Amino acid sequence: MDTPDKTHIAATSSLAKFEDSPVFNYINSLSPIDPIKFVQSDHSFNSLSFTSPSSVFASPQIISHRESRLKSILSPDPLKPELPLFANGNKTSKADSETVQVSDQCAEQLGGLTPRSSARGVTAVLPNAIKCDFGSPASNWVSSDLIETSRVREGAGVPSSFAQSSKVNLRERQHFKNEVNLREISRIEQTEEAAGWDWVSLVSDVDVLDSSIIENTSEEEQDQETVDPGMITFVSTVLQLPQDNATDLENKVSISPSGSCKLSEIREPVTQSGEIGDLQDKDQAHDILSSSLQKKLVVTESRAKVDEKGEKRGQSNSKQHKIRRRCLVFETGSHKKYSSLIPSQSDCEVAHEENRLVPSKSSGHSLSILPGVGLHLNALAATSKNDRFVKCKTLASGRQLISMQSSMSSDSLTSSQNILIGSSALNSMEKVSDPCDNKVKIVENALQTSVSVCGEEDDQNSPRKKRHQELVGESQACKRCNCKRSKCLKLYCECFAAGLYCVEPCSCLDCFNKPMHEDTVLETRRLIESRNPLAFAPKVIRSADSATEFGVRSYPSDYTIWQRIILASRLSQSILCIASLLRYTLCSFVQDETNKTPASARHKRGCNCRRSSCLKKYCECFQGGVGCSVSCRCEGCQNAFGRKDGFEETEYKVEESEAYEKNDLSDTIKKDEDEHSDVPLIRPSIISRFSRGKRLGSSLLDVGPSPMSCTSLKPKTFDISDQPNFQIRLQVIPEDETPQNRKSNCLPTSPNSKRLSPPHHDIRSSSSLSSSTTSRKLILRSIRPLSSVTPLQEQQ
DNA sequence: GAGTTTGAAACT
DNA sequence: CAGTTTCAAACTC
Repeated sequence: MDTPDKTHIAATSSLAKFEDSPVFNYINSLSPIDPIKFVQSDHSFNSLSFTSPSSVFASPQIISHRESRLKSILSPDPLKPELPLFANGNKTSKADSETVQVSDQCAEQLGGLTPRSSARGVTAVLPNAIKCDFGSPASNWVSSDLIETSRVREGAGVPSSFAQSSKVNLRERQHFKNEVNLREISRIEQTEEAAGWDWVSLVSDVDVLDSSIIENTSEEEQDQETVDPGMITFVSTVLQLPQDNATDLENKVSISPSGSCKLSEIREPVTQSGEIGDLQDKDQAHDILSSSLQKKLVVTESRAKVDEKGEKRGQSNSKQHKIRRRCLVFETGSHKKYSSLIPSQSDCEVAHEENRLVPSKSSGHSLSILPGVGLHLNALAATSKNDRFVKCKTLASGRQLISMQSSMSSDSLTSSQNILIGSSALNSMEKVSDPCDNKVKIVENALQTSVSVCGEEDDQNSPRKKRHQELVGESQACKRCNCKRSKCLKLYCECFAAGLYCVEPCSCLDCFNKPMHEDTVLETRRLIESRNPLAFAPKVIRSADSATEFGVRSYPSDYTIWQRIILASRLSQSILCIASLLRYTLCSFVQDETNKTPASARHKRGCNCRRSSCLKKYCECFQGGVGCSVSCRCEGCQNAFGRKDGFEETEYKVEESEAYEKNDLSDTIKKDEDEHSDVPLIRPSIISRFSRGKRLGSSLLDVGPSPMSCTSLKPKTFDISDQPNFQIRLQVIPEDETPQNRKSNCLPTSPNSKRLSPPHHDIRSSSSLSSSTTSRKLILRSIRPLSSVTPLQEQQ
């Protein structure tokens, strides 16, 4: 095989002869074309000739890369770069020729190596030669091609005039550069021997040169050599890493546990350049991340990791890795079909291990990332037969689920709603574990199931505790339904309402609430949400949760109602939320005014109990372990967790009640209240002003036998709100009110309209009513004005 | 386990 | 929006 040099020399020698001829000189003097042009052609030719030896072994990728580089470096106008290049080439012709010779030697030495290695060898030599010559990236590449040109010219003995003029200085510089070249070459050879052609040192040199082009080229080649091709493709294409961000790439590689020594060594130049602190990370990455799967995932996370670089030095490395690993697992799972709804098993396992109750911390990490609790938290139930496992997954990955759910939903409203739900739900979950709050248990929707199973600090006497124990005994069964006709696609179904797929323990018939009917489930859910955006929201929310849900912080207790409304309106983010927001604001105000106890959880909508006295699980408030609130329309509320009016139980005037007679708890309350039968009854009737939409706009007074008073045990109250200082309230207590009498006395009511507005009376009529109603006892009591009520009255 | 009660959800 | 019906859980026996 003819060496390119021979061919090249032969060709160039003929050209040199032609150049020597007088005809050529004459033409040269006449032609507007500068002789450089000849050099240019020569250059091109020689460039090809020069690269041919390496190209024998080099991969096409490298060749094309180099050529493209050369083209990009050279100006589009072939003439412009030629002058400096030509000049430089002449100045350094001798050095270059020597460099090329060495380079050729290297190539020859590499001939026994794999083609790739030889290719690298050529690539490696170039920067060094360049470094000695010009130290600029552009000149690097050009010079390597000009080397051959210079050598040809020398051999031809026809130096250009320009080169002749600087021949003396050139020789001095050449001498120096030759030495440097030799040193560099010897370094390369030493490096080859020491590291088995570890190109790290070369990269280091390049870094010192601050030669971006060479840097990129070298790194790419190194990455291709040391990292598996899929990985580098992954990095470059998927991540679309900026090419100029060489540090990022190197960090990625070094963090990766691909683990080869070369990867670590690759990092060294960068470390030497000033990033010393990451060596520990590298080591730990090797320790923690071992599988190939993790390796690639780590690459995907590397960008975020690099971003964290500034912070991570001050943090616990192990913690970081743990978090990353979890996130990575999320990513892996997200590619599965149900991954959008179902958390990956490993993720759940992690969460399960770390915190069974979705602990604040684990949730805290993800909370910022994936807020939300959404559809079918137990979606994994379809794939897992372990109920217990499902439960914990449900809690652990609710945010992930919701996030995916949101992305799935084209309805932005639904998405945002999910997020809201999730945030509040998470808050609830976190608060369940609050040891300080052992009375109020937020057991709601998915949380309800999970909490009841995974551990609930409930009163030992409470029915819920019994239920909890039962559930635990039943291998911690999940929420189960028994739907017969709803196909588990309505809110009747507890599973569906809780965002859970029905699972094995369910006894439902014709159940569609299964992953196989995912589309149906989603569509149904969307329809329901279209009717009621909060349909899947937690039914029980705490005050803080409410604030979170509505995007409002808890109001300072001394805020007036208007201050709260203004604040809420400022903070509201969507019109949709305004209604709920306003309601929350009002309720929060009322609750603050009427129930100074710590704002415990409240039912979202309130209950509507009539016969259970809110003492049985028919009552959603009671079931949720929360007291009734002003939102409730219940009658005869005796909720052990807190009555609607927020009164102390000891102040409550107990009337005979069928419900009480049937309930032990009621008996207890009755007994307790009988002792206080003489206590005058006071009701902060401000409740009535805000408790219900209707009432809000109705009379300020609740006078006389309202439907409520007729059918419930609650004494009706009416306030003389327009009286100065709002200090006197009247309460009508039916003396002879038995359930029968109550019914006979009450105004017509409908089952759902227990809040039918009573006859509107003004203050005067109220007094007349009081006086005329002989069977009733008016109890007047002077009460201490509520501090923030007065401003309210004034404002209104 | 069957029947009843209850109240939320859905429907009109 | 009110009234009614449907539904399934809770409850009782």
